[in-house]
Amino acid sequence: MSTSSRFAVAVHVLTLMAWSKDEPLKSEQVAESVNTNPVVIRRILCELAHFGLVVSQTGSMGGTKLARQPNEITLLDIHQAVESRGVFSLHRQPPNRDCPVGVNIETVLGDVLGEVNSAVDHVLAKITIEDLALRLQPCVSTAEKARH
Amino acid sequence: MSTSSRFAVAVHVLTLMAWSKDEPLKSEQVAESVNTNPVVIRRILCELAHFGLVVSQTGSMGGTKLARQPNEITLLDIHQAVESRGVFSLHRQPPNRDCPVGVNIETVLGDVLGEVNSAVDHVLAKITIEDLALRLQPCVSTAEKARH
DNA sequence: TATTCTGTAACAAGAAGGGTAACAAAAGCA
DNA sequence: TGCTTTTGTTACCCTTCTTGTTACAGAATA
Repeated sequence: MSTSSRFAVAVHVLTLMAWSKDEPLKSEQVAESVNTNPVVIRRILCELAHFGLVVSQTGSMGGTKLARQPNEITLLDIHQAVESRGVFSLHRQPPNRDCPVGVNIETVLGDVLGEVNSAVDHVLAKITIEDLALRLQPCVSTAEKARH
Repeated sequence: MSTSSRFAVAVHVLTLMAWSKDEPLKSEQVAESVNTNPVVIRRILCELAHFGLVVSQTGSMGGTKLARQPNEITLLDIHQAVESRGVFSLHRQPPNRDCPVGVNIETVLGDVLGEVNSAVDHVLAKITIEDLALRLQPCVSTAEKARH
């Protein structure tokens, strides 16, 4: 599996921003919700900004907010922004080129990887940040009720 | 992405065994094709054996061969045998439970992960070792021709 | 019994991710 | 202008995961 949690954190952050509407959030506030260090958040925010998913503002009263509407940001956008590599890796060392299997297995496996990645992308492309915010809503309502 | 190459190596190994029909292969021979150490191969072979995909035999004239026909071994079988975890990870540290987003994001993300993993499994389940061996065939034939 | 394998443990080396501190640059404010 | 706040970015350490390697017990065969 992906050993990194960047995708999960990025989705968390953007959902948070959809939640807070147009008010810019500081990396400090976001880090508190994600339970990590502000620099970790800024690193991810920076990648998201390069992909045009968020806009940041330095200085006091600064912070970061969504660059588009929540229904215009898909999980595929986010995945491409923060996880450069696909889902699987091939061989670390190239196989033996003198073996009929070894010399061609990478090509064949590459095709399989392509199919897998397409399937993943297809799922992620159908889900937007707005969807996640809506899925979150009932949970939050329940939590609110429980508090009373 | 998966930082490990176990899946790629496992597929390579099983394709090699499909290629060599019923003749048992030694970890030494396999390692040569994969271009790695025999112990690395034996480790993976051991996991595959536990899942009933291969059978091994100790002693001289020993080795490992497929436990089923190549068309009865899917990439999903292999993936489940050697990559215990799914495709994505969630947060490393649990998010802040005092935040309405933080307290529920893992549940929502877990659902998404489920959808993604299902899609991956569906692709892998449709491809067998026999398919890969057949896809390999034309490449090998071309290579043979080029040699003359 | 000697040989040839697998199964498995132990350990070193390397890579990747994440936490942390530090600092320049930008933006707002007195 | 000078101070404060916040982002953007770098550098470094620590932990975890994977792989390479050596070593050795146990099983199978001649």
